[in-house]
Amino acid sequence: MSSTQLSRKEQIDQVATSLFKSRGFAATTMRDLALELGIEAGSLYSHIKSKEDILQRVCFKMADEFNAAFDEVKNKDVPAGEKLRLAVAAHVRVLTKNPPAAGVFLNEWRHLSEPSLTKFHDMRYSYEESLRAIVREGIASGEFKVNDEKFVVLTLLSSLNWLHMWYKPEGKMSPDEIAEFLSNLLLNGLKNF
Amino acid sequence: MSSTQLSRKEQIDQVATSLFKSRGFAATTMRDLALELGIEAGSLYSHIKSKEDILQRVCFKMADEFNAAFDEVKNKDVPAGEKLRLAVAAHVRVLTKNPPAAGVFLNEWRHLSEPSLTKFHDMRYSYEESLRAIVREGIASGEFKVNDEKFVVLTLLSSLNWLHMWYKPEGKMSPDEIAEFLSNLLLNGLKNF
DNA sequence: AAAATTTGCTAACGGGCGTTCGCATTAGTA
DNA sequence: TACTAATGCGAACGCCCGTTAGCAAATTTT
Repeated sequence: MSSTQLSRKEQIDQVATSLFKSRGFAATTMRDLALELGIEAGSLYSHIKSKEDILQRVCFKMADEFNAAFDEVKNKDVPAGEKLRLAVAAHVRVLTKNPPAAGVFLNEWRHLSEPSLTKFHDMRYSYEESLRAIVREGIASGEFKVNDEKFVVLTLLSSLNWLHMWYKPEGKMSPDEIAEFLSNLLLNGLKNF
Repeated sequence: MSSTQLSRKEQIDQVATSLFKSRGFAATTMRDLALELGIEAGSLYSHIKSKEDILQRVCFKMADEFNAAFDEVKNKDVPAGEKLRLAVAAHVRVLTKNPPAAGVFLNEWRHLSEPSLTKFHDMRYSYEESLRAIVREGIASGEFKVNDEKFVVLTLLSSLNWLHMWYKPEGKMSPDEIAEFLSNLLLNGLKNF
């Protein structure tokens, strides 16, 4: 039994999220969604404004969670390597807390229409820029031996953002253990792990 | 001017690939595709069997290229670290040779229907398994300090497979330089890069 | 008990979809 | 020149899509 019961609207968002993730936004029909909820397609519109309305809510809610988690790390006064560890852990925690929503956030955002799409792009850019700032810090202090922070952040996010594809809550590694593994791999590499 | 001219069918595949990548398979209509080619939608069917027909051709052609590139590396008698470098380079070369096709291969394959879908899954699994074998080798010889080859390969492929999202042929890094950068990052890490 | 809100149904709308069909036109080949 | 293949048109098909409208229960609030 769930501790807090969801409103019908929240139920719709949740079921839609899971369908959007597994079939994709464009390939999910309102009739599919209604069927999953045991109601008729028309009935959905007592609760939501449109199909894209759902997508917007999911995408921006996830964006908020990523930002909130990162804000707690941002201004800590620790070496870059340690800060990167904390950022990775925060990111992984958000990703694993709700894998379907993470999947939609990462793969279906392009079906947003303007002006949501531009807003989404901007939020994403500023998140990535914050990560680049950490890497730049580490390069400046000599802690990181690399010289291209853009490439590093791209690679970092790439490995993190595939997580939702295979992560299972019942698996043997906890989100924090996963974060530690990924941080070690990125910072020390296979040979010095 | 292109050295070899494409048949109409190959033209269709190429334009479709680029649309599938940028808008997604489901969100690309046959009328969009026809418009891009300057013909009517119905005319497409003088050359192709169906919409999914195109997707199948693109996906399996890419799969073949990945396998062919990897086969040249597979049985080389070199240390695991070196073999992994070669495998990464081969993978990156295929990814960057045709980024739109790579994008379709990586993100749109789920729109394949049976039995193609199962066949695709199987090919992908065996490719990943070959990579895991290399990592296992490195662990056994003590060259790699890590202990979970599944996780390593997942992370490796994750970072490689995001490449097509931002790689531009006219960018300042060549495919081989990119491969070298990624190999160094994976093998030595940020701190020992 | 009355009023208001939430939830849902059925039926239908306008439109877009992948695809087919019959027929023309062009280009290559013998 | 005649045959054949490649290429394309335009109209139409049956179907499915997101969404709307009007109405009826049920549930919650006052």
